[in-house]
Order: sequence, then structure tokens, then C-alpha cells
Amino acid sequence: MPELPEVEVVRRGLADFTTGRTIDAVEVLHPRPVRRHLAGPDDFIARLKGQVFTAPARRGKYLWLPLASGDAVLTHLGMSGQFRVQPVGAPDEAHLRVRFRFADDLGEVRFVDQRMFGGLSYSEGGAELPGEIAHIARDPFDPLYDAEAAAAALRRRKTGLKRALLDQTVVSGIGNIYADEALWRAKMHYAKATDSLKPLQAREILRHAHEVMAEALGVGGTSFDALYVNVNGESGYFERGLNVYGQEGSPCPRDGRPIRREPFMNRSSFRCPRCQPVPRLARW
DNA sequence: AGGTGGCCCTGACGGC
DNA sequence: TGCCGTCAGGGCCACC
Repeated sequence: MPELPEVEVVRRGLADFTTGRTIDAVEVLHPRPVRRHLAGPDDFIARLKGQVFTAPARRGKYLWLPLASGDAVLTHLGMSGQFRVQPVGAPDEAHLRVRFRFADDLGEVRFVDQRMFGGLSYSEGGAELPGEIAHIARDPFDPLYDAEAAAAALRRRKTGLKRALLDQTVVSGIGNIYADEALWRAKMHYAKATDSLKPLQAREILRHAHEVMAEALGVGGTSFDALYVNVNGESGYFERGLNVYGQEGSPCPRDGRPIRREPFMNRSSFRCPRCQPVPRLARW
């Protein structure tokens, strides 16, 4: 469940470890995580040998490791992807998929991914911004993020509010957890029609999304199970800060009504039936 | 062409 | 005890 805060924690962890280091060898232990690299695992490996990492970057939930050559390794953690830093010779993780060895002996970087929704690819000329993710909108933490423009984009959609929040071409970085938390904070229902939002309401829901993600980032992200940990294998603490997500049956912290879990887009939405009632203008 | 739903993938868990 | 269905949910992609 890595969303923006979790990906940012990983980016920061990798920054200390990869920046300026020279890749000695890459090992691909399962082909699926490099499926986006159409030329295949061998080509992926060959292109990386001898290259030097510069400081890692992020947009929304995408993370990339720029190379001094101007290219980049583009990655997405998907549902269960993790980057881990480990001493050379440490036992392989059960779901170790890709290993980066370096010219020095300060340890290696590993991509571990149980469900393999995540992956890595080689992006030519992608150091600044990989072309593969040019369509992804800026996230609220981006210095060039335009809150006004994002609110306008939200209101232009003809769909339900949560669907639009999860659409990475409107605003990036928000996933199921922070969408539900932002909706609760804004006292809005997930099915509220986006084109019925007043300009101020659109600004509000995005402000709440930014705020809840900032709070989560401040405590290392949200860890439900072992699927999200930082590069050193440590969990985040924001699970304690969740008001609705995963809280079915627990009292709403605002008004005490039991939180409801409802099916939504083949997954779940959590809301308070009293402070987030079904709107008059709804799109499911 | 924007909106929508199916699919990928593995492991945990509950019911029988 | 063991098998099976369900759920978790990112993003891509086909279809309308």
C-alpha cells in the first residue's frame, strides 16, 4: 500500500545510499518486475553496468534513480514492492527480485516484491523526468504544484470524487488510504459528483489530502503489515493516525457513529455514515 | 476521447 | 487438517 508518503520515505532512504555510487552488477532473479523493460532482463542488466547513480527523485508514487549518463532507472512499488539496503552476503529475502551490487563494498540495494505489481525499467533520457510518466500530474509536494489548477482539473472531471482523487493524471500520490482519510477530514462522501464541487470545496479536499500525507510522512508512513517498510526494514507509525481506513465498526472520532466499509471499485471505502452522508448529486 | 471495469499477482485468512 | 473462495489494491489497457 505504498502511497506518496511511503514512497517518499523510501526515496530519502535510497538517497543516502545510492547517490554517487557506481553500479558493478545487476542481478534479475525474476523476470516479471522488469516486464516494463521491453528489451528484456539481459538488456536491463547490460545497460546498467558501470553507471553512476545521482540523487533519486519522485513524482506521486513513481520513484526514479537518475544516472550520470542522463538516463534513469524508473520504478514503482506497486502494492508490495520494497527497496532494501543490505550488507553484501546478508541472506536473500523470500521475494528478492532484483539486486544491485556496487563497485565498493558498502553494501547492496535490493528490490523485494511479493505480489510483483511493482517493477523497474530503464528510461532513456529520463534523469530529469522519465517520458514514461510525463502524463502523471504533479503531486502536492512538488515545488511547482499548482493547487488552483489541480482544483480546476478535479472539477472538470465527470465522475465521483474518490475516483478522481485516485486518478493520477489529476493529482498524483493519493491512494486508497489517504483518499479515505482526506474525505473524512473534509466531511465529504466518496461518490460526490466532481462537477458539483464548488471551487472552494475542490481546494479543501485537495488541501486535506496534502495535509494528511504530510502528517503520515512525518511519522514514516503507514504500515499495515510487513508489506511496507523503509529501506532499513522499519515500519511507519501513521496507522495510529488513521480515522476511518481499516476502522470498520469503530466509532467515528468526530461523532461516535460506527465507521462503515463499503465496496468501491473492486476494493473498499471507509466512511462515517453521519458526517459523510450520501450526497444529492452522486456519481458512483 | 473521457470514463469505466477487468485483470495481473501472491499470501493470509475464514468457512466448511 | 486441508482445500477453496475472497480480499488486499497499484496501474495498465481494452472497450464503450
